[in-house]
Amino acid sequence: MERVRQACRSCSVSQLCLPAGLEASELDRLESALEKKMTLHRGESLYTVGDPLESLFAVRSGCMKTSVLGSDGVEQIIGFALPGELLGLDALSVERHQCTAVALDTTAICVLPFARIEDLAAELPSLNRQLLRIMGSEISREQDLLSLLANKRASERLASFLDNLSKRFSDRGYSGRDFRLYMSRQEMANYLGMTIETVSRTLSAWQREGLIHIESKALSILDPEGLRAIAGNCVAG
Amino acid sequence: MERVRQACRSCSVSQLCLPAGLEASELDRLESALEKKMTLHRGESLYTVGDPLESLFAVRSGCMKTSVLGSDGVEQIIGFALPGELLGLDALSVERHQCTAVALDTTAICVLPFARIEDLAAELPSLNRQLLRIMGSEISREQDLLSLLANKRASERLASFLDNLSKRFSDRGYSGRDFRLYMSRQEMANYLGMTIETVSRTLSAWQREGLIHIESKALSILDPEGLRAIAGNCVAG
DNA sequence: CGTTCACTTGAACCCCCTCAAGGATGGTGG
DNA sequence: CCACCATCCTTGAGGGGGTTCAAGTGAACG
Repeated sequence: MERVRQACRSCSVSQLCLPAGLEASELDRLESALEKKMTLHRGESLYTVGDPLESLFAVRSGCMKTSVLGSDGVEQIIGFALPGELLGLDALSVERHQCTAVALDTTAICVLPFARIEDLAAELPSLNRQLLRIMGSEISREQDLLSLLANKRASERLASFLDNLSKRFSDRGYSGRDFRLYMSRQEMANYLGMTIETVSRTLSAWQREGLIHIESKALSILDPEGLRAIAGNCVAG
Repeated sequence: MERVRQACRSCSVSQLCLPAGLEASELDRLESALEKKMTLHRGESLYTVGDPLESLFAVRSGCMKTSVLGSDGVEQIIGFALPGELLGLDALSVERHQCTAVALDTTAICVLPFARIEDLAAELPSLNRQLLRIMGSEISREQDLLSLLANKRASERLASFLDNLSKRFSDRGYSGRDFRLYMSRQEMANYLGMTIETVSRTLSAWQREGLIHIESKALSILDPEGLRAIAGNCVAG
């Protein structure tokens, strides 16, 4: 961990993150509240179910997964966070984290001490508004995912997922056609409510049909329109 | 619609709602921001996808359902709101409602003009904190529901749902053993990602086994422990 | 070069959906 | 008050999408 200065204004995803919509003077103050950054390696966890809420976190680079533990101890993956996305919002309800966040790759994280964010948000309406906006979009995102899980077939879910990842990568300046899937087949399957075998079979079929090319975790989308057609024009996931 | 005074402090569910944790003087100010209340009848909608965000809403009595529309136009029910619960939070992201809220019964609603809530929250830290807390628990709630949909069998989902309703009714001072299901079988099925036939068959089976008694929408839980055992001790839903 | 772990592929089964018909309920108008 | 109709719910039979079980392949790493 190290202190950072000018962290946000030099960050390529700041417009997707908490600073979006803040003016320069406001940004100064946000940056001074932002205490430190940290780096996680694959498999390391940022927080775990039950940890007290101390900070919110922003992904700066890399990829995280968040998951809840069912009563039976079965993991359910809730989301994959790419750069610019905020983590830890579920802890605002009971001041304890309700899920676990684990790095899928070497991942840089900005630590936002909640007490300072809260104080600052009381002074800066646009920051508070942005915090509410991010929480609102997290609620929307989960609603779309619910819709996906409840009434789509396995292939539609998987196609929606890949299409959604594609869109998010291109929003971040990466290629939306060729990208790396940070997660394992098992993690995709878990997230989408299916088994690893079904994921594998479906991907293999699409590869035979020329929709995609996939080798290990490297994905190329050869026919984005075809994929979207399978997804039923549903970009959730 | 009519102006209300002392709305919150005379409300039996205020401790489950936005006023929770506020002091008397703060409550005064919240009540003055709270403009009016309104009554909806079965089938009437409070807001629809795409409506601009003007207000948040609190359920005072009755029951509402919220749903999103998939790209294919299929409705997906996201939740059922009982008294004390806030509606409209998903609109904070893009200032437009992302879902539709419809009354399942005659329902009294408190209207909270968002601009005034936002201004007031900037002055009252505890109100802002409570707003964040409610949004956080909405995120948690949806996460639990995701876990339910992704890796539970139909009967586990239905049992979790009834158990969850039971808990919420008893939190509100009603019986957790005998209560009215405001929603139709179709709406339960949609919410839980199953078909109406499966819901009906499962309820019939439980009735034969003596777990429940159900007649139309009137439910009696005869064996709460048995139901929880089927749910796998999972109270989400 | 052997071990491990992730992934792929095949075969059989089953839970739940689909399709279909019948029964109950509640509101409406004569 | 009853007939009528629309809607909701129940029950049955059959089929299919996806899971489960099982074996094999491939790549990474010591």
